[in-house]
Amino acid sequence: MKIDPSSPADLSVQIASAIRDAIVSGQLIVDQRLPSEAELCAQFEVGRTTVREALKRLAAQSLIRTQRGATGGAFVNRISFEEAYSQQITTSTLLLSMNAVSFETACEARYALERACAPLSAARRSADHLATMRAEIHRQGQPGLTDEAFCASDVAFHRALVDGAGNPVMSYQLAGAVEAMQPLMNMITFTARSRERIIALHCQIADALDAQSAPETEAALSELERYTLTLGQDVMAQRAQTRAAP
Amino acid sequence: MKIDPSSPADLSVQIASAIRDAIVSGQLIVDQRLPSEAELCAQFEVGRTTVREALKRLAAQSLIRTQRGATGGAFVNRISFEEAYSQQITTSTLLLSMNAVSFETACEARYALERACAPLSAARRSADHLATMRAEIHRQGQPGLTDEAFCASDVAFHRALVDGAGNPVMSYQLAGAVEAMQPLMNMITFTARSRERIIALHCQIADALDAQSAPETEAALSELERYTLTLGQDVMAQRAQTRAAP
DNA sequence: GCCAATTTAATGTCAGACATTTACAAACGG
DNA sequence: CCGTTTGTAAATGTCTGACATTAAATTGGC
Repeated sequence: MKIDPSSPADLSVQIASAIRDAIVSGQLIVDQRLPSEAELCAQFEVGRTTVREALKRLAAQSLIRTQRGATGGAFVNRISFEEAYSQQITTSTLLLSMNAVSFETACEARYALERACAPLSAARRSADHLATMRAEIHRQGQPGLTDEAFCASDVAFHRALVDGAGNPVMSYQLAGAVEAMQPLMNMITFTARSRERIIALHCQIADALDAQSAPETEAALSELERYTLTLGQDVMAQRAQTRAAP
Repeated sequence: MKIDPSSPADLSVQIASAIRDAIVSGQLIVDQRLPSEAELCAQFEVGRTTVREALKRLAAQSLIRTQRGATGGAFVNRISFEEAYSQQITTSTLLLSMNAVSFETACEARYALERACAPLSAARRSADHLATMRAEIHRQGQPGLTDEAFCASDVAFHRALVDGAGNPVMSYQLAGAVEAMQPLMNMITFTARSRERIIALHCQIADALDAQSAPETEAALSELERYTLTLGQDVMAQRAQTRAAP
């Protein structure tokens, strides 16, 4: 692991890259302890500040964890699905909100991926998953539920659907797609009527999964996609109007 | 934005969280300049080291970028699809390699998601996408191609398929799924015979997309999944044998 | 008015000190 | 002999002050 002090790039970035490469390539394995900060200073011939900033960069990506105390230090972290989830969700959310991704595009991607889970979920969903979905459907029917709470429940419902596929890799991939849509969905004001429609479709999905019918699940998801899309487009149209004639 | 100096969590972590929340919630908008390090020190009542480590954490997640010089500082970064790609790929790759995800699980997730692109890609793929796929197929047929190069070309082929859907959000989501599989695929030794089979299936996929036939594309993908799975399982079986009787 | 030198404001790096945490071992007391 | 306490060492976390480097803005000369 070497760095180039004459490179225009910051030293701490170079050091972080060097260590990251070592981890990704398998030279450093899970739970292995990195050299102490002092040793890294000597190895790279830089000050402690620089080494520390490099380590913080890696810690921010959950590539390492640090422990204080006598036997402490920096250790290669076994990145958990949970950590990967939350990282992906922040990234996806910001990506969508900062890049003027249209509601249509996000919606299409989300439901296309979700439909991919349908056959697996229909085959494998447990009673637990179904129960979660039914519970969320019930919550969505409660009067006085705020739009935000409705959206949150919606996300929980769809995550149960995805988790029903019993494939952690898919759950991880879909977490971003589903949750990143939430801010966009939160812009929608749900009328009693539209909630009713969504709940009915959720019921259809739950029933289809209960009956282990992949085609019916996919059909209901497609219908939900269409409906969500019209809701989103209405909001956008209204916004355009308000902005055009204030 | 406030922090709690009596909290057990590191100050730099708390500060990073506070700023991250401000960005995600939209209090800080894209390209907005954060206060200078000195100002942040005063605001949070901590030393400059602490503030800097917090900023490095955020920079590692591409949430901010920094510029040196007189009008420099830290700016809220518009996270690009490219940055999001590469982050997701490292995370996904490590997630798979560190958590003993089975070849089957990863393969299933990947092809399920890829099939989700099929209908969109069949409808929208451009001539460019088709040309890329044909070119990669041709490359895969070259004699003397290393296994790694074959895998890399395979990834390029599948990315063209995904990009053909014309949905950047899907491309972003799938980048992780497809590329993270590569290290697993690299463990496979491709015989001339298995390459031939894969190339034939790639041709089938390209032809189906050319004909804009979603069902045929999906069928070919499913067939490819089955075949990839058997290849992977053979490797695993051989490894188990070698380990059992050295 | 334009070009070059200077100033200035910011981040990047360094060195040294002290604070805090934690494991481990030694001393102590029953 | 065992358990508790105390001390010690090694590591990370934080602070301070200094200097280096960068790049924009300003100033000065022509």
